Amino acid sequence: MTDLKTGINPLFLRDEELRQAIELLFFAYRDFTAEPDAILAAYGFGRAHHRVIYFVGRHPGMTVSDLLAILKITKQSLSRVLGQLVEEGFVTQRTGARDRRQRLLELTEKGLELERQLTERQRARFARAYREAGAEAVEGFRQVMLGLIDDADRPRFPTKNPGRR
Amino acid sequence: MTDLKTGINPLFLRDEELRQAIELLFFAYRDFTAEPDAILAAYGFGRAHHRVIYFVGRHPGMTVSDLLAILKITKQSLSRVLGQLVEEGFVTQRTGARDRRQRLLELTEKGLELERQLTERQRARFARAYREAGAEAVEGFRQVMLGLIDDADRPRFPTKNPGRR
DNA sequence: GCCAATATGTCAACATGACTGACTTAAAAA
DNA sequence: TTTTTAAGTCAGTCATGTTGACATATTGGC
Repeated sequence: MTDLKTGINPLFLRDEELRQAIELLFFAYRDFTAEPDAILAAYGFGRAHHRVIYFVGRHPGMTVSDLLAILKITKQSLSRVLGQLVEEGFVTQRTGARDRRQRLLELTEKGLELERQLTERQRARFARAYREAGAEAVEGFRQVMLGLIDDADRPRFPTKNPGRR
Repeated sequence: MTDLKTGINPLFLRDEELRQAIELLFFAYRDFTAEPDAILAAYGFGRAHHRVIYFVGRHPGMTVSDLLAILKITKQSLSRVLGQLVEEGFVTQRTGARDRRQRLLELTEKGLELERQLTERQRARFARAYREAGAEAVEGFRQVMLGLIDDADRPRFPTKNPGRR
């Protein structure tokens, strides 16, 4: 049970390591979202609006279904924030060409501006963390994070080195 | 601006890389919290209760102030969930010995049991991700995550290799 | 062309978890 | 003795999620 040489229980080490992992995720997420939250508050928006703005900015012309699949919330929940964003001129909806039932989402110029403002802070935070950690650490980070994500959404992240190792 | 050999704009690559980082964090957090949420619902609890149970389990005898500093919520917000947890016998409060104004928090046997049940799922998720990614990737993950966290809370994570490099 | 399935939207009621602001109590520290 | 600190409380509000029921327009299968 206990390593005779070091006097340290390897099972305890594993538990400590995994708890630290859990906490790293908690603290990182907490601090990562705090900055945008402050900006959003000035617009009378919240984190939910940020997510919509981010993903619509990332995938212009995406459908409501696409967005729901990413956010994993009900359409009633999405409806409120999306409605506000359309109402206030940050997002536009246009009818799909192939499938006229679909509403294709896009950011307006105003929406793009807010998206840039919000994402810029988060990009800067990652840029700093990446730079300080180095390229090798970044690759490790990506692998571990990908391992945390449910299989269904992993294909969203193309492998960097297809023929790695 | 554009690399003549590859025809790829390095600024675009950087933007793409940083956006993927943002999304890795979003999807990982989303999926990481989904499992415990389902368990908590059976107890009539939510994510807020989980956080309290987790950190009290992690730091038995911690004060209310300590907990507030970690969660970064108001004491009124904490009050409700903590009150419920005490009421229903998952957490106990005892008066501090040195400072009798403090309420030292601890999990009851019942609380410990729930904590184990919740944390077990999250530990398993990280254990799998860590195992699949390998030791080197884990160290990279730790470095990047630490870089995302505000300076104030980094000392919570002791350096693994004090004399690294 | 009819009909079922799909994409989207809407109304209503409710739960959770956060907030601000004002105030109280008990104990420690100055 | 007075001030500060740790904790708690009451009241009201807001943001964001839920379920359930239903409506509309359009597509796709037979």
